[in-house]
Amino acid sequence: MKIGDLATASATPVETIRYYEREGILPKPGRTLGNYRVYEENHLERLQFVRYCRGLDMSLDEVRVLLRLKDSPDENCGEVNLLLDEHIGHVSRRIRELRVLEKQLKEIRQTCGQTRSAEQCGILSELSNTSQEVPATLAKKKGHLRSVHSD
Amino acid sequence: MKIGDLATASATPVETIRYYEREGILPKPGRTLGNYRVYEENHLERLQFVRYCRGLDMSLDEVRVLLRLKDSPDENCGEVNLLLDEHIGHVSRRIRELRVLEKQLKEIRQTCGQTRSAEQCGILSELSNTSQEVPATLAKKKGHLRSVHSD
DNA sequence: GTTGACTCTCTAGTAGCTACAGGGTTTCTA
DNA sequence: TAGAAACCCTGTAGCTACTAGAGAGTCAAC
Repeated sequence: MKIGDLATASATPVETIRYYEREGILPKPGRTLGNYRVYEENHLERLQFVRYCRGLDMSLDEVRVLLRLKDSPDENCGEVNLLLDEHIGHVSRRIRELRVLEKQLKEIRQTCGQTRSAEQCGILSELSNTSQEVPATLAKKKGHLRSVHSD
Repeated sequence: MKIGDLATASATPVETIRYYEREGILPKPGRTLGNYRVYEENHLERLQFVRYCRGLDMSLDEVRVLLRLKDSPDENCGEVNLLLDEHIGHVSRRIRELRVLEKQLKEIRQTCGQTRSAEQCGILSELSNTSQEVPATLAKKKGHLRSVHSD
């Protein structure tokens, strides 16, 4: 299987596959005489695992841990449970943060229901209100989950 | 006011202030003879506006638009409304995505309630199940809102 | 034999900072 | 007044997880 075939089979861009190889997420495959990468079935399985985890918004570091655990069948899966619980915690916390954010934004939006000059715009003066605290989301350290905007 | 004072007053790291200047978010301030930046009150106000918007998870591009609108008092604030509505849309969509994600993760977590060998771990085999679709979040294009993980 | 699709490596760009390195300036204290 | 500490300067590289391109080589079909 060449890289293009693997890309199609896993719905992953070719560049991403090469990137995963550089990052040690995928093992280095064999090569043809012409220096093309040659993949086996197990590469596909591993890649699909990675893509599925990424689809669950896990970081590559988290995926690395899971791969390591998968590769060492003697270990117990307590660590897997732990990692998953933590990840669920991240997601739940982010949802709570975003709910607060949504509420704040809607309140701000309320302050201007019509089209006026920017000078009188309630929204801008609301946003300019320096007595306000910086919203909570900024106070947090950055994390690894994907951001809100999606287009 | 020197950069350190501005940093304290706005709870913003010094490097971030210089970064905003490079990005054209903050206007270039005056300089002392020793080449230190000198800020006035209006710099502080502008910076607080920026930080507040960033705290609302707006992108710097969105902030740039708002600043432009603030700077042109002749324009009406229809654009402000529009921008805010779109941003609220981003946030609401991300919340919906994350709720789906949370549900999926909890289902996966359910498949392993106890500590077993990794070979038998229901979670790993669940994640490895290649018949599964890549979760929806991966199908989306990336956006600008902060990711889920936060420590 | 040549066209086109595919692949290769290497590099740079994305967002929004953050963290140095290697200097200069100012301020405080002895 | 000397020296140290605290501040400031520019410039560059790093972070995540890719993505996009340049410039070149390989392979299959016609």
